[in-house]
Amino acid sequence: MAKQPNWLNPREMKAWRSYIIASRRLLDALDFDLDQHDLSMADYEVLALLSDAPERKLRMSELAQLAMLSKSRLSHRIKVMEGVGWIKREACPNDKRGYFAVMTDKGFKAIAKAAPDHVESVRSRLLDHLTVKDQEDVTRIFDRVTNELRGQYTAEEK
Amino acid sequence: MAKQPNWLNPREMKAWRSYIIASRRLLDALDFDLDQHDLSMADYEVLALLSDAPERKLRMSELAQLAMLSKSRLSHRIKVMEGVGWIKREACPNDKRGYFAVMTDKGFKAIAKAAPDHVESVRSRLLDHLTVKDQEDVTRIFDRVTNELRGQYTAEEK
DNA sequence: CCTAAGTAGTTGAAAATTCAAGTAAAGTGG
DNA sequence: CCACTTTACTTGAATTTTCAACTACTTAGG
Repeated sequence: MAKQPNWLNPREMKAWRSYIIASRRLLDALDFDLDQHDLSMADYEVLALLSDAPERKLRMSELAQLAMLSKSRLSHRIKVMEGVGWIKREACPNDKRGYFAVMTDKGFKAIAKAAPDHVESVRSRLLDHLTVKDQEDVTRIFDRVTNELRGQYTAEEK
Repeated sequence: MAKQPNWLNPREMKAWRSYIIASRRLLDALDFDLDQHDLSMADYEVLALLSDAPERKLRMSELAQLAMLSKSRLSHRIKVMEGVGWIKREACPNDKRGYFAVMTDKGFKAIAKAAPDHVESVRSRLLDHLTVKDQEDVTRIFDRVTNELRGQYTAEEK
């Protein structure tokens, strides 16, 4: 990849370290907060996506894409959420290979209960410390990062 | 936590989503790149910390703190890195409870080989898309987030 | 139709991570 | 010195995630 290493200068290094350290801590804190509701960030995201979907159901593949999880991981995860009673599977009538993940009422209640705390957690851990301008900068910067990433090759295709 | 949910407004929502999505993809991409060298981000960090430490050795607890890993996780991980021959353990003479993780030459070669590519990866996936001003903003914003987090309670303390 | 190739999803085993103890050595207060 | 608490780690089991098949259906071409 690199011929002669182009090491980071102090400014770059600081930006990178600040970002990565804050992100690790932030994610840990958010997960820690969600734990009250027996949810991980990933599970929360899955439920959140379903609760916004029409009929509260989504094809497994679409859900995997949206939640940025591998198919395998989603499959395993859905199995346990099914065990807990938050989700049911439903065969897809059109495509016999396909399945829907359908959120149950119990699942809806679970996320409805967790959501206010989670939002508050995102606020107190992150958003409260950003000015309006900061928020706009973050949006601009990270949207660009995502867009650039989209072109490049990454794991689990796409 | 919250009495009446204070949902995110569109600006907040955009900032949060942009950040979280870019971060997920970014970390995936970086891990994907490091995979060439049979390293994960966490393992890279452990080796990087050791290579900067005096005598290339660090107490297990200190390493765990610096790498932001639980003691248990580090312990398990060091065991496999020891198997690969990158690291050795060394008893601490002062404190008989303690151990040092010591990087071997082989370990040093492994990270020396990976480092240029990793830096290039951080550049091409992230830093290249930030202006100098963006870098400074990122540093300022995320340092603040980390500082605020420090006060609050998080998992595996400290 | 028939075949080849791609898509949707699951599965079981392996690897990684977390979780709850457990061991041994320090430190602390009396 | 003696309990008692804390610290430094490790360990094994449980849970989660990854990895590499594998099944079954769909699609595209000829």
